Amino acid sequence: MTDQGPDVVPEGRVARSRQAVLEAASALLLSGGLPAVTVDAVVARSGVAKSTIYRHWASRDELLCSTVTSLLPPVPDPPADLGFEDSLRYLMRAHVAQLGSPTACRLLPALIEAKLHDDKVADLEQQMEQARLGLLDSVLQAGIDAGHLPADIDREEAILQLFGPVLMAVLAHPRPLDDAFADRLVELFLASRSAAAGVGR
Amino acid sequence: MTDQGPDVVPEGRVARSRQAVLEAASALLLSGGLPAVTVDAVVARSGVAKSTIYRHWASRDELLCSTVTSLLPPVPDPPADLGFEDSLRYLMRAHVAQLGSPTACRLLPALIEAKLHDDKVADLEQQMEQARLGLLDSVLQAGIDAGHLPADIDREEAILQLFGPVLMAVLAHPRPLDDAFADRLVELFLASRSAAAGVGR
DNA sequence: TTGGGACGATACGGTACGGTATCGTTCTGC
DNA sequence: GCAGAACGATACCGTACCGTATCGTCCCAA
Repeated sequence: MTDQGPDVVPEGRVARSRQAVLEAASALLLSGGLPAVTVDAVVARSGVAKSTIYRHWASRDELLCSTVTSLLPPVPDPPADLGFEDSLRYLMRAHVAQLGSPTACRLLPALIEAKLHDDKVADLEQQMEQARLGLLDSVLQAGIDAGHLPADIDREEAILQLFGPVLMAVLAHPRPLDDAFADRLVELFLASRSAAAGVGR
Repeated sequence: MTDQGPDVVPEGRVARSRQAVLEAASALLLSGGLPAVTVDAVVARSGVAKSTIYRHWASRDELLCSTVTSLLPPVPDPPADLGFEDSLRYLMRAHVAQLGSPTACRLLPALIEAKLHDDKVADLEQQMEQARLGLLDSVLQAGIDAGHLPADIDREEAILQLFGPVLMAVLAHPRPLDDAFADRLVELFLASRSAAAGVGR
């Protein structure tokens, strides 16, 4: 150990071992999925004794929840001074960057699978999803209020239209995810919606 | 031989027990995910003895592969006499109907998660995905050839644009998936692409 | 009717895992 | 420097699981 790290070791032993355990569990989770995060494997990888782990977490499930939570990156708010289209581009770029990251790319499938059969994970995932989708939803609402989108638009469907391709690209069809991809999706979205509004749908 | 069966019991004991095992394994897989398909659970649910199961499959993994394969519905080809837009609608409706089914809704997450860490599942899923995507791809190519789509279109991205929202709706955002949903996605796609072609992109 | 293949029941071995308990050691706050 | 908390190492229990082995039974066709 001797984690003489210069900055990221805030408190004493408790925080250090907790950090070591979380790092090991995260690595196991990302490389082997949920079933790979066994207590013995965390012990072997982290160097922290099993008794210590069970002094910090009551069960393996709680350790898993802590691990997942520690892996969720914060969602950046778009700057307030941006217009509608620029806010949309900003949000989509941030979204693409996060979901395209190796972490999210491996974490998402495990979460989606687990939330079907585990209520704790379901709550956790629900909370995280709401944070992301709520941001986009408010931007869309602002676009409607400002007249950039038809008032009768289905915001939920618009969210599917925007985020769906990103999700599919991450899950099923590995391809480079960059800002240009996000921008193209925004363009296609705006084109489809303006055309639909003009023609009369 | 001896087709005395009324309808769905083709052959003798071998086929019957095989069928019973596959049905039990499917039910377990759909209700509890991959980890729920244990050999003992299949034994308890199907009434088939463990020794019989291992006479039909060499290992639990092979049983799992058989189960997944038996759950994959065949992909219907669109009628050849349809035009481009109608073929697209037909395909999207079929796709939405399949992915919206309770079976696919529960099978997909398990497959997506497993294919990250299991090569056999990855091959299986790849094969299934190619069957679906290939159909759409050929329809898109036909649309390009017939002049309904710009020639410089990125077909892979178009597939993401069309199927992505469906996948997200199934995985992350449960909502009713009907023909109208599929039709709206086609409309939005066509609107975005024609507008992009007209404006010059 | 009869023989052989398929089946059911059960027991067993080996392994992996979650969680508990014990005890000696080391760090940390006072 | 000292008491007590935190830690490491290890052994242990119960369970669940995969896969094998054995043996008696039943079905099915010749």
